[in-house]
Amino acid sequence: MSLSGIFPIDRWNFTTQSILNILSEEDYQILVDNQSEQKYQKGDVIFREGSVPSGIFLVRSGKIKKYKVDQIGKEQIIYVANKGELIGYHAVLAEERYPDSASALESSSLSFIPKEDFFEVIHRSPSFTQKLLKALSHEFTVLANSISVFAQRTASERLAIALIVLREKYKDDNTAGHEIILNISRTDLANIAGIAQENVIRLLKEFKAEGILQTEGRKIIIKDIKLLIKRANYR
Amino acid sequence: MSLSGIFPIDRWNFTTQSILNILSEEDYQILVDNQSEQKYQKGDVIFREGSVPSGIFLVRSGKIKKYKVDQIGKEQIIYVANKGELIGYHAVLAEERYPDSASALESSSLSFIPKEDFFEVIHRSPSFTQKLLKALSHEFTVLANSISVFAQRTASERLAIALIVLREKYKDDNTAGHEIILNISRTDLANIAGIAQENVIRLLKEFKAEGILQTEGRKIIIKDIKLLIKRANYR
DNA sequence: CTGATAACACGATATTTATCAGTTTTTTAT
DNA sequence: ATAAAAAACTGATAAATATCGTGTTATCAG
Repeated sequence: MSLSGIFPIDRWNFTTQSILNILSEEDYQILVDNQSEQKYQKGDVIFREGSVPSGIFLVRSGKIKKYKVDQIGKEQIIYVANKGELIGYHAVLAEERYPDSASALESSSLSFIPKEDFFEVIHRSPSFTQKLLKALSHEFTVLANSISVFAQRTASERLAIALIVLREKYKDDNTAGHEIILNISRTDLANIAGIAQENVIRLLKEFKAEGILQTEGRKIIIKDIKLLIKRANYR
Repeated sequence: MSLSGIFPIDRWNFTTQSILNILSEEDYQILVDNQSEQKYQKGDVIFREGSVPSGIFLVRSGKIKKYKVDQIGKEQIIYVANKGELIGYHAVLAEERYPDSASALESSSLSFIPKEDFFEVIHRSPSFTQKLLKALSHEFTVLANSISVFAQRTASERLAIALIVLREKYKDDNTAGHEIILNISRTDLANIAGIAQENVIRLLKEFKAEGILQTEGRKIIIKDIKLLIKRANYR
């Protein structure tokens, strides 16, 4: 089920396109082929806020969280990158240090692309640059959406929205069966929705009672997406 | 006083560059010269969320707020654009409808740039495109900062941060005297910080008692930026 | 398989923040 | 200059959410 069929599309833009979709054959070879792949275990850090980027990363498999940690050690997850997405390229393009950290949400595999290779494609291929500009602009509107969500929505709405977005990201992971299963810790969920972990548990219980989802240990199975959407909209 | 001298720079990136700084002589002429200027009174709407963009706007003078309105009419200000900044170009580049609305925060003057002219410069000038890519990437990190602020900071921290950012934006407005005066309504402040308007008033009173600022009617005069910064950092 | 460790869960309480229902002051328009 | 409207301000109350303490269950390494 496509979300855009249910929602006014501009209000509910929370997903970005895979970078692989905007690469030409030739650019693909330079950027993606011949790049070594590296495995990361759950929790392994890919880069740390404040360090100087030497290249960008392509997510081959798994899921990567981008997050910031505040003074008292609280973590805020800004984005969850999925298979096919690039991470760390904003900092490279802006010629700045990493504004956030990245680590593996689950076992993942990444390709490292040296920034020289990235810039080579940008300089050589105006069409790639323009597609990148478009993708970046879209990502921008996605992020702007998130701000109004965090600033104005209640805890339960934020959690509901987080679950809706994650559902899209976990869609392709479940080879067996037709149900979408989110395999994510309560703590990570709390850090995505920006609420206390205990509150996540209480709200999940509510959602469960309403028939929206089921839980099996840490696994969350979304049973009724329409109800979940109603919960996200609710006021 | 530069903020980056006080803060770890990556944590406190809340301002973006004027687009005029990244334009070559030639590009400037196409984009900016010969464009008609239009006046907007305080509150006048420049474009509305969901409508189709036919071009972009350059802020010649004044201040423009970009905002989203939710189901119950609550407004969230996402960004305040100052003299020299472009607005509406993300939507044009992404080939999407406007994800937010824009209206004048005070009497302002804007130039309209048809999207054809904008695209012409992009196609003609790879250097402009690359500068745009860089600017956009930077804006992205700015926005990512905002998310962690909204998700994790208390009301008083958010207000303090809003005041720090606004102070930078109102810096050049006060021709007379050396103090920086914010001429902004409590309601707009509330909609920037994402808190209730009554709370803004109460918190301003606190800040006043601490010697951080003074008020004169609607005007807010920042007296002690270091204390204000401490308030933003405080925990 | 099993002990250790981390994650999950839950209730009570404290804290923060929003809402409501006003009054006073400031700003705006005539 | 003055009336009308809008914005600023105040206190009381209600609602939402975080924190704390503690028990339980799941997960993982050896």
